[in-house]
Amino acid sequence: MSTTAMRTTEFRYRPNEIEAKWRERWASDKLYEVRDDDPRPKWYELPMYPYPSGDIHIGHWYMYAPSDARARFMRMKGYNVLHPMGFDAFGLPAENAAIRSGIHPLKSTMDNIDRMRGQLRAMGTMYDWDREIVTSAPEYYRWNQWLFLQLHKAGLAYRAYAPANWCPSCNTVLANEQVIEGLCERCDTPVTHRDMNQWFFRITKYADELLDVSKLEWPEKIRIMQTNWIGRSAGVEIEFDISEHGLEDKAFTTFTTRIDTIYGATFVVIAPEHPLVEKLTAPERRDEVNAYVGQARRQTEVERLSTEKEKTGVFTGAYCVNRLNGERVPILVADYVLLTYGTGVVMAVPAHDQRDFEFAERYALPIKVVVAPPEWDGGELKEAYLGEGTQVNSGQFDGLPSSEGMERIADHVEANGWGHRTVNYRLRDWLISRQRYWGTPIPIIYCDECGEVPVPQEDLPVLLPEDAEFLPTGDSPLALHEGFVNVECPNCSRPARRETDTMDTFVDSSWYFLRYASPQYSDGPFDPQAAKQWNPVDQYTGGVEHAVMHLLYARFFTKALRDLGLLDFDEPFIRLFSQGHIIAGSQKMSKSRGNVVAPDEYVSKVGADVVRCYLMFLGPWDQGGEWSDSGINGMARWMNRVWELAQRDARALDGLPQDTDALRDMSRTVHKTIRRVVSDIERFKFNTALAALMEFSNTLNRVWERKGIDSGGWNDAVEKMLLLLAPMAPHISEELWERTGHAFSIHDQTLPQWDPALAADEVFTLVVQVNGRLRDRIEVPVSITEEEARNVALESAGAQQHISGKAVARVIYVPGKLVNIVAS
RNA sequence: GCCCAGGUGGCGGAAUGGUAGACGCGGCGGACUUAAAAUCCGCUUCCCGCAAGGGAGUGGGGGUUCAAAUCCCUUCCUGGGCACCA
Repeated sequence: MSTTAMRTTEFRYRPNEIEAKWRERWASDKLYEVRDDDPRPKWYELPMYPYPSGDIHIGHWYMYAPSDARARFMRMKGYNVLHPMGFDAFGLPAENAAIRSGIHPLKSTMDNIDRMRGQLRAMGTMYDWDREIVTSAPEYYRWNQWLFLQLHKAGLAYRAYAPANWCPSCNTVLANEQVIEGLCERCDTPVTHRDMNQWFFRITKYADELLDVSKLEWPEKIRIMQTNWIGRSAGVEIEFDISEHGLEDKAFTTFTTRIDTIYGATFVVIAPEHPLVEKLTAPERRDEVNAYVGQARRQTEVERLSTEKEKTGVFTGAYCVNRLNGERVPILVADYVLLTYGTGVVMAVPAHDQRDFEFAERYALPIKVVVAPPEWDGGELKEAYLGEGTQVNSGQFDGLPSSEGMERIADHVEANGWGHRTVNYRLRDWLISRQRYWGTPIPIIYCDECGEVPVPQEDLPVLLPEDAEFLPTGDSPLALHEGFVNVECPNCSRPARRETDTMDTFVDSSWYFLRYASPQYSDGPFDPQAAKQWNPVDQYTGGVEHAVMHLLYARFFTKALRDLGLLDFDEPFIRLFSQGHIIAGSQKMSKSRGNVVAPDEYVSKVGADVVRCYLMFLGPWDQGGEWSDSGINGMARWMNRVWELAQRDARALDGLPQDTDALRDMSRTVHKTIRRVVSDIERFKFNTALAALMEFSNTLNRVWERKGIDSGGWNDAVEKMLLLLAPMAPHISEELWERTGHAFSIHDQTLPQWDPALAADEVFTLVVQVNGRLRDRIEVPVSITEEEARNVALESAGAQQHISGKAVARVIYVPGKLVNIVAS
């Protein structure tokens, strides 16, 4: 603990005692039990579940305290709120820790969960623990396997031999989404490639539907990130003639978004990994091509990306024919063309593509302008011209605007059967195989006779053996476990072998929100009725780091399950709030970085309510910020003032002369505060909601000094303050609720309403400006007319001082705000 | 390189065309105390001024407007995302 602040506040109450007391009461009374038959309208408020890494740290508090406050707020608005918690329990960290420590992932994970469950309770959260889910439990992951089989049956899960991203440190393949700038997202090791048999989910089938983010009330930033990740581009697939090479395939398909430039294609580039490279390469070019391809394949993703400046390639010795103009152009291999995008073959138009331009310059290939820039003098280009223009050197299309040329050439290509319009996506199918131990076994059996056989549903779950060796070898640890691998074929009963890869843990989190509705259901992944009752999630909260992994996968699952007839809605998360992170030393807190701040010491000193509120008060939740405890004492001080304020004996006010102005002022403040706090929490502005409550308590203090009100008015104001505070500080508000003579529980109350008429001001400060500069302020009634306001302003001392001797040219009047006198 | 978010007192931040700096931290002064802590009260953007008051001020420059932290252009800086996608 770094500060002097922590030792200063002396508590007037014992936070730990009252907090523990109420948490026990809430639990024993099952206050937060969520019932499906509750008649109130449902509200599903879901925070992303945590990975059980060890201990709950201050970053977890920052994530879960505001979402708990929101859930409590919705409950007090009259909803039947589902606010569940669970653990994303499979995954690499536990396995890696096990390799180092020898402690089995099952044990470390369950120990961590036990500890974290207690710590999450200690925050004063309203989770219904009867609905907890743990994804590493067979009761959960058997449904991963079941869902996998449904997707498999529907053709949405398939196995393919393909180059995969390989992390040499984690010894497993990675999905595209898990490769960050060529590095493994988990350990920052440069990613290499391996050709392997891998299981994929056909997410690309839903690319277009996933692109439709119009129904989502999500931050624009996340919607843009998903849109860019999917990366739709419309263009034309067109064949180039390679019949001169006597191959069976007479055609050679390229993809372009610029069919208007096809007459400028002066060469064609093929990706080094492309299977046709081998067949096309001329004998005399073989050595050079093989050397180039070998070098390209050995490169890590990072090295390949870093070649951005220098584009390299080699000539294959082969040629193809551009069917539009009959031109014979050379075919080159270059690693700036990716096998994984489009067809892996590109028609190069150096005049109108900067990459092709640079490549052409380097290898002295011809550059032919076919879309003339406006006012082009016919001279050489210094860089590729990417804009629109007029078709030139384009045969029958010369003279057309290129935008029209684009359509007419595409029509021409389609009419001749050379190609067709199509759409390409940057999105790749989701690679879900992992060569690791601590995950869901993929329920497939390989039989020499029957081939790929799904494990029959009645044999699920395929249990993860607890006695496997999990040292990393590059093969799945399960492959070494004879008892697991060797199995009878479910079809023909001959000896067969199990699939030994496990699933990406993002499979678990792609449907966990469905399981919370019926966490103990044993006839399927979820009870269809319950799932329908609670879903979709009304409000999801979590960090931006999941913008293109979890959030995209979960949307895909929802759509796929809908098409399988298991769900009847299209989107899993209607509203998403993307919170910021508490960082320490400008890095996100995590156990692996060793920069975690433990909340325990703070909690033991100032209590959970103060820590919750302090984190919410730091700033806007979506902004996050560097951890500092410098202000936590201020929150503790305020909580103590609330404690004292709420318990004053208001009878001291009775019998004194009453002041109608004071009463009205207080009632107005009460109603304004309710309005502010409610609208702030609705908009996730917990910081200003707390500021409004602080102002309110300051006002109450002044009212107390001023007297003039009776105990009824005072007690009413205190009651409303406690109700507004309850979502954010659940313990102290419960205790004070009881101490002010109310029946258990404050968390079963509804939020106070505000009356706009009572919140309305009677007077306001009329601002007097001269030439836009503040010169006076005058208290005036809200009923003031425009003429009166103008006169009051013109006659004010502040204005007079600055307009004397000048001519008043204009007077601007803004009702309820100001008068601006324009004078010169 | 492209896209997004942001830049406001000593600090966290408030204000989304109309009183810049709410609320809190820190600091200063005072009350209480033998003293300290805690607590309570007051002050606290900067500059000039004893004061009244005046001037400057929301990264920099320019613009629109009676009026700009807020809108527009431009530029710098910070954070995040994407990046040979044909």
